[in-house]
Amino acid sequence: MINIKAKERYHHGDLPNALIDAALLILARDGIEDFSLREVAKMAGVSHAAPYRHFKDKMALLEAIAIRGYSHLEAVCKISYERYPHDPNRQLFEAGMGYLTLVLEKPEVAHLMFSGILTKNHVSLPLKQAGSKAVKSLGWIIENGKQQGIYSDQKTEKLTVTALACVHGIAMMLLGGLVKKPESKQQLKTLAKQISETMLQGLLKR
Amino acid sequence: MINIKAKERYHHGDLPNALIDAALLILARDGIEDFSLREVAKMAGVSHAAPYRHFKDKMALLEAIAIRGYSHLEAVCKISYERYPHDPNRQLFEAGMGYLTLVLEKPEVAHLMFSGILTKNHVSLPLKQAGSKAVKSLGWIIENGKQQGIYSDQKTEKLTVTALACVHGIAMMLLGGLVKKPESKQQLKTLAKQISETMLQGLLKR
DNA sequence: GGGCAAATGTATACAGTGTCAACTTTGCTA
DNA sequence: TAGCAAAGTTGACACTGTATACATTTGCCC
Repeated sequence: MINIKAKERYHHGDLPNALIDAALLILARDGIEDFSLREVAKMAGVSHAAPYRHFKDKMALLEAIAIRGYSHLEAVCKISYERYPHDPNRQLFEAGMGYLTLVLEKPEVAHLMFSGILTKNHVSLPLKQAGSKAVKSLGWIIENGKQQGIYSDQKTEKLTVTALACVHGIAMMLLGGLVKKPESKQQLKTLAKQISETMLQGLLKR
Repeated sequence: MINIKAKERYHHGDLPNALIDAALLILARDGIEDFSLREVAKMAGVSHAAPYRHFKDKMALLEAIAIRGYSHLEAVCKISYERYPHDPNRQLFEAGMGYLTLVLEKPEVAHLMFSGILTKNHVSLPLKQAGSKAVKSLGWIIENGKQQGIYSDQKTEKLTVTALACVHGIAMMLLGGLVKKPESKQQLKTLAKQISETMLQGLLKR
């Protein structure tokens, strides 16, 4: 836990991180629509123009937050991959749960990552890379499942995209209010189990 | 095609629709982040406060646009349902294509509909209803497929949510730049075919 | 038709925003 | 220790959403 406000001194000490932490608080409270750089600066105990010493503009600060989000997702996949090496279904399920948990606990961060706001004009390289790494780490899980003879022989990339689309879709529907948000970890688990079962089995009769 | 600017008279004639049309143009050009009510008013040839006679605030105008979007999706489902009454897979595919086409052709409208910006604080009833109707019309397709003995015996709602999640997920990934946008109708069709095949078959080996 | 209220559009004002340029303070290094 | 780059401040600008008071037009009732 960083001390956001570190006054008494002219120089803050670690303003970039303090700004990110303050931004996270404000995003959670107000949502992205009312997010203002000036208020971030105020919360960090610093003048309204100080952030420009560390971030090119408002979007650059938001981008830094999104990148952290992608790194988190990548880590989630890797951890579940290593934890259940002989159970691809479990790997997939846990990765999906991590995904959904992020969206439910930090909806504004998820919104930032996935809405396209940040990629509208130009896609920054670091952001792109962070995203790709997260997707790749999901690909490993699918590939592993194929090698263990559990998953279909279709191309890995094809399976990955579909699986990702599925969990991403649910996540976005939660975010957009198209699906009622689970009120407990248990409810979330039930929802995730339903989705993953249908995803594994397919819509067609077997 | 409505005549957006209808000057020469003090009263505009059909300002609400003119504002919506102007808003669509500006959204397409600038994206939602730089969307300003004042510019909408200017494009409609009207003073910057005039929109407040017809919309409670900026969000209400955006909401009207989102509602139109949901109605469009509902229509897409219904049309494809009626066009291929004996081919649920085709119904599903065409509905999905319509969905993806909307997202690709009017990304900002899709963003408005699905980002959660509009539902963040309070969900307006008309918006909620428009969304529900669209989802229900997809449910009919699945239900029809079950009755024809093609789709799995799992609960309709469960299948619907998963199918919707899948196409919605792809749509949002396109929107967010996580998947490269198809450059032609043909490429889009190929992508959609891949997804739907995997979705129908499931990840598991058969 | 004349008059009047409601609907619609305008003008003005205010607080808050992102961003820039010119300034000041600080800490490091030659 | 002198001086210079980094980090923070102040003030300004154009622009935003929105509220209020005012003006014009329209439709309706007598």
